[in-house]
Amino acid sequence: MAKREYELGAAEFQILKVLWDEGPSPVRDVLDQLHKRGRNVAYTTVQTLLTRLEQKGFVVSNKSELAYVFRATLSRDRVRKSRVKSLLSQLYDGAAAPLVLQLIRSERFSEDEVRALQQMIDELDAPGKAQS
Amino acid sequence: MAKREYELGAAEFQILKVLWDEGPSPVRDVLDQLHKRGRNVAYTTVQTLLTRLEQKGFVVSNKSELAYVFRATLSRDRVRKSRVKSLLSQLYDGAAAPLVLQLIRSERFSEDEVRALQQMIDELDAPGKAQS
DNA sequence: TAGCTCCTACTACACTTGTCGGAGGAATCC
DNA sequence: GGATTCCTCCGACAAGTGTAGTAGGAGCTA
Repeated sequence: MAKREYELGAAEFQILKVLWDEGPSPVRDVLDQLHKRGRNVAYTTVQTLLTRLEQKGFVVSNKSELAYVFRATLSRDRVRKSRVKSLLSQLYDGAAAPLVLQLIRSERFSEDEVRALQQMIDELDAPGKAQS
Repeated sequence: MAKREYELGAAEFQILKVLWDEGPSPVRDVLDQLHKRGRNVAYTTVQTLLTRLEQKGFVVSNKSELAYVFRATLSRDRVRKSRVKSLLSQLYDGAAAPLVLQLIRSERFSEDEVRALQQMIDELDAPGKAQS
């Protein structure tokens, strides 16, 4: 298998999410957050995961007073885009429309969301500025 | 880590895709398809993968004349839904709207697609008696 | 019948991922 | 100053995943 762009396991990914939510944190804080989120792992497990993420370049660490503080180098947005792209290419032949349709069909939207969607789509419809 | 719903590796997944595209096939045909798709693996590799998929219940096999013929038990659609659900919960707090917005913002749509989207969203807007 | 070719059944092996434990240093508590 | 508490560094290990080789049977082929 060729390397995929972001090769993250589920546990590694969850660590990243903590860093996104909480900002740069030392092992201890990440651990506490994971516990709060119902994932009961050992301190050293988190440490190992963070180390691996660092080796892969997905986080960097900085020695502060007491302990190393880890920071995510990938933004959540970047990962979102990458994941969506990969989902599209793997399961939708790269075409976004079927996915959008599926989402609209199977998910519920609030009125505000519907309005926002309408507006965006109307703008798609009228590209330049004056609708042709 | 708790088991995810569909625990498929990338290579296993590609096998499934061949079965979806080509219908039930013996090892040999799957292999040929993979080669056509640029994945040069050995016959026995495909065989192993199919066997594992069968153990996991994602394909079933039937002895035919010459060789076992493997058929996917999961539909592409089912996997799509599951994958989308997991993407939403992992990266979008389970909310579909932000993903839809992102897709609309970053992908290109044909006029027909835009019209279809408009229509679907307009229907959402007027939930007269349809759906719900 | 000896040789190909194709199929199945096993076995193997390296690498990744999730999980920790222990050793040993620094700071803190009494 | 000895015990306790953290932290870091290493090593380990089981399961899962990707990849493939080998053995042995069945059928065609010259």
